[in-house]
Amino acid sequence: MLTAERHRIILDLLEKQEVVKLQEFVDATSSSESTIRRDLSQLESQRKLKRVHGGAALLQQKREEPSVSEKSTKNLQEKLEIAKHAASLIRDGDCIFLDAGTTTLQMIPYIEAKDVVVVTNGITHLEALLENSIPTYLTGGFVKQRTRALVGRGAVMGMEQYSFDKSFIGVNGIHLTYGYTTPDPEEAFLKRLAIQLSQQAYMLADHTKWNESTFSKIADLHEANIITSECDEELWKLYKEKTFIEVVKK
Amino acid sequence: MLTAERHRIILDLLEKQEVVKLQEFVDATSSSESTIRRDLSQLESQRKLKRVHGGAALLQQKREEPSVSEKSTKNLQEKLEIAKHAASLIRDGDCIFLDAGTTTLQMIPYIEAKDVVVVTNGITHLEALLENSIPTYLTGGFVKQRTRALVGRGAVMGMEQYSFDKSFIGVNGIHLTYGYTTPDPEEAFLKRLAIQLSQQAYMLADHTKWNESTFSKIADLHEANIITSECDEELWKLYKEKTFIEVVKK
DNA sequence: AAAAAAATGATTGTTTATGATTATTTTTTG
DNA sequence: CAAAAAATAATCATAAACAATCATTTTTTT
Repeated sequence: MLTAERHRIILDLLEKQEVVKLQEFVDATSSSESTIRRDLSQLESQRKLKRVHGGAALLQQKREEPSVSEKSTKNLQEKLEIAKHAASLIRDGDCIFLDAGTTTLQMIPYIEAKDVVVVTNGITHLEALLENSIPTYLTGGFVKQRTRALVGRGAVMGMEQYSFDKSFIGVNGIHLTYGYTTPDPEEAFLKRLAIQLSQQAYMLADHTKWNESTFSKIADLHEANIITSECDEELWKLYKEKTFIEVVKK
Repeated sequence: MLTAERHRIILDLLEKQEVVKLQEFVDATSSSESTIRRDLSQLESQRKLKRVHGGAALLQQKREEPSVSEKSTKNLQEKLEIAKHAASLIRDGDCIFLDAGTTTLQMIPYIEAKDVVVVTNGITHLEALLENSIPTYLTGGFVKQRTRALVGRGAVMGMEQYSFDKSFIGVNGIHLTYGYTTPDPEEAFLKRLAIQLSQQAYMLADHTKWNESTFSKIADLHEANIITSECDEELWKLYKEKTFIEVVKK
């Protein structure tokens, strides 16, 4: 059996089980323990998994975007409406920060303002931005394998060179007590920084993010506006005391 | 059997299986191992597949590099050899700067050293780097529309955070009196900075760059080594007094 | 049709991957 | 906390796969 083939089997097993014993890999591939150990070492150094005593575990990457393909058309439509509305807030001559992520990516084709300059940490945004002839600056930093987002010290320093009229930021959770949250602490730090460097920050969230909280706090509710889609009126009453909410009609 | 025919069979097999053993290719095409090996090498340098010990694997990214395929085959081959040689200079654990540009891009599939970290200002390099599981940092900065290179103050600041074991830099002109040159002053400045931040800098140039000079000076000849392909002996005698030249055989 | 160029398959030393073995580290158990 | 058990890392011999070379065949050019 080929090395690449074994690696595939190993990763497939992990996808199903989260944590897998060494012996299971041995059985699944009919190779020796030595070989599997070597495979696990390699895959770990490639950041494909994490070795644990007795086997290997899936990397703790709370998948931010696996849902992209899963999500219903309706949710996609919802995100698109949010993105359109967000884009309409941009004025001629604005200097904008666009956070990495699918919702902010969707904004790009709908930016109609002239002489806009964009700074982003999302490499996936680049093609769309250049296609629309929007002058673009990248923050720099470490490239996250999974999301192609720029993070780390380099990204922080890259951002600190600029200040923004408006920033548009994706969030994974909006919560009365925990504020805005996202799974990755690195990204949370950058999102927070973006808010601080902006005249006005907008948090983009579809209805599934309400009353949710994830690992890393970005900021308190009052520090940014929320752009979201139609949702429960009762819920909003509580939040509206704390921050400003722009609602996109479906 | 025609070469093109074999190549099609090879790629078709890969589409079906993801990972295919050399012997399977041999059986499917009734050719010798040598021939298949040659085919796989070619297809790899065309980024149609990835060679693995024992066979070949499908690339996750099937996108082709149009700018590369335009160039003449001969010059491409020459550049490829230069790139291969450059890649072979990288040692385990090295921290590398890869300049934007097609020649440095070609190096990536041939980097065999382990635990290499790459910093680059070439956005086009990203996919290939991540494909090879190489941890990558981007410098940040302004995105040049045409070349997708990062330039400007942001790129300078992004680079100054790091120091490199080796840097690999493309040049447009090598000249006895004018030194290394390139058309864009912004890029020249970055290339110069890369040399200063590196233990050892290598300038990559095919034979068309000799005795040429373009608008912006990068550095004097002695400040970096040259990696180039076979060329006029007389010419070299002059240059060899000034700097070290590594020659790639055609 | 002859000469030149390219492609092919066999041969060669060299490198790489593998599984068994042994030594070391980590975890569990009494 | 120490001894036993399990898992891991390190080493090594072997077998497989590799790149490089060369003679031969096929194709292209003149």
